[in-house]
Amino acid sequence: MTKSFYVTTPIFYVNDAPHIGHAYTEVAADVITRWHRQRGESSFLLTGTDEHGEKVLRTALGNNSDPKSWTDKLVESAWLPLLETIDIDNQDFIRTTEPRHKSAVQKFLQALYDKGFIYQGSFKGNYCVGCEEYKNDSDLVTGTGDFANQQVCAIHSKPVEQLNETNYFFKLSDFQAQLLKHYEDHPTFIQPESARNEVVSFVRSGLSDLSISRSKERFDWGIDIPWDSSHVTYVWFDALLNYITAIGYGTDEKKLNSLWPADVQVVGKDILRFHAVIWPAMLMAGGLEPPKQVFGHGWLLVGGEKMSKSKLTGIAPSEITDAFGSDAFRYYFLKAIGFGSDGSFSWEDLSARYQAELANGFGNLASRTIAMIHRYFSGALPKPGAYLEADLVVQKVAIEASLSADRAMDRVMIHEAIQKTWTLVDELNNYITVQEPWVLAKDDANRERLGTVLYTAAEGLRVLTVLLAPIMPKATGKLWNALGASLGSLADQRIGKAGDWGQLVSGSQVKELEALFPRLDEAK
RNA sequence: CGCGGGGUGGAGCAGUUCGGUAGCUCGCCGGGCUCAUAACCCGGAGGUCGUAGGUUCAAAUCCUGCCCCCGCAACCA
Repeated sequence: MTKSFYVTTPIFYVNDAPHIGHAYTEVAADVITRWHRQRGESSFLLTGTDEHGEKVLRTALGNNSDPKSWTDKLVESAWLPLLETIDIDNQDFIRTTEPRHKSAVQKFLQALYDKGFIYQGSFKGNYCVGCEEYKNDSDLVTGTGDFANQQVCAIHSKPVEQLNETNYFFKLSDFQAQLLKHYEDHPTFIQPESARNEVVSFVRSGLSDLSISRSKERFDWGIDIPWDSSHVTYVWFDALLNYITAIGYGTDEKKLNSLWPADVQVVGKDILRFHAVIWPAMLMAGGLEPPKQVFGHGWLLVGGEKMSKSKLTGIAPSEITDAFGSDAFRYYFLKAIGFGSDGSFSWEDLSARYQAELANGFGNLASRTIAMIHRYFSGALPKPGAYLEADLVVQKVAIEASLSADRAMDRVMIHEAIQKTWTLVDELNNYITVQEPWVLAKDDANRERLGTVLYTAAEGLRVLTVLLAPIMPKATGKLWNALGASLGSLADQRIGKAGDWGQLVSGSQVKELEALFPRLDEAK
């Protein structure tokens, strides 16, 4: 079996409310996956939910529910609908509460335990009774009043207790040298470069072992440690394993080998360390290869700050898709923000780009081209005559756009791929204006030339449709239906061949096309 | 000296590796066109490239100091 191109997203922590940051990650991973499929490769996108841990348990109980019913409800009402909202074409969806995950996690743990990578130790920490959790030093502040000169919990303003708990530890520190060597041998393992630098310097500064279990005396919503049922697995250790438990680790070796190692694991930069340090170390310990690449993308900033629920800057993806549609959502976030960099979101910018780039640029180009084929040729795609210099320029731009977009996607530079593709949108609008088909149409002597111009414009649109299909599946589907259905399905069009000129069949009927991106009269 | 990212025309960004007339998108102003979703095309105005100094024939780009913003520091995409 040949290996598929395997892309993963982080799994959603069920307790969160879906916001555009989650959606951004999903969309990016989805576009990468679809792009590879459009190339003709087999590709596989995994996403899912992370459902264990103390916070989930507490929220469930606080809502007079039990954790299982609670997470079922959240998955059904919030997370699966999110995927619909933004048009994600995932091949699987894993929940960490599923039996296939739990049993595989236990197999993995047992394997590491048997190999001596897990040992029992004691965990010391500052425990806040009010919060029912251990605090980092950074969560503590100097107290006032009765607790002056003591370190207190920033939330409850009460002193924390020094507690010792017996835990199991993963020998993360054993892997420092191996990790550094891996980073060195695989320069693109962590992308972008800035993220890589940060991780490398972090690992150089030294790693400590990782506590991977929690005593059931505190809470029991998690996966049992296989050799000691008085402990449950630390949520991150459990969650990271989803990337292999979903694809057959421990049960279906053949499927595992057909997908692992993952080609791109898309993560937000906030959880990069888990994925670029702990995760590959876990895999090394388990005798598996690390993923080929971990890509840490940036954050969406609202008003210059990281979005957050507490500051009310979290925006529900459906707010955007209700007004602009899923295609616009996908296009906007991937085009406006360099993939890997932080980016500012604003309704003004979104509106402006929708109007200028999608409605006026691409949508209107499709509209004017197809309208003229109808008006001057009754909808039958004309036959091109001899190509002139200007026509050849369009062909050259088309082939260059498709090649450079593909190269950009190889480097996971999604914004660059879209930008390269857009050179063809601009070229075609320019071409039509300069060629003035409406002037040619006034004189029958120019009939052949008119046909050549419109055929060239239609072919350009065909190339755009294929290149933009992974980004905007809905709009390109409509356009393909109007323009290229005689060539078979859009899914069968290959990016590598998109730039080959002259595929549309002269004489085939071009269908009417509704506005792909209707103008919004009331800008939000 | 904890680590990292960033400060470029009104907004958002590229350019900094290997110094050589400051570029892109949007917005604004003027003109052209009328096929099209009042869309499209062309031209123009607008920047002491955070700051102080240094190297150089030449610095946004190299060197040094300083200021400011943001993030990370082991359960926020």
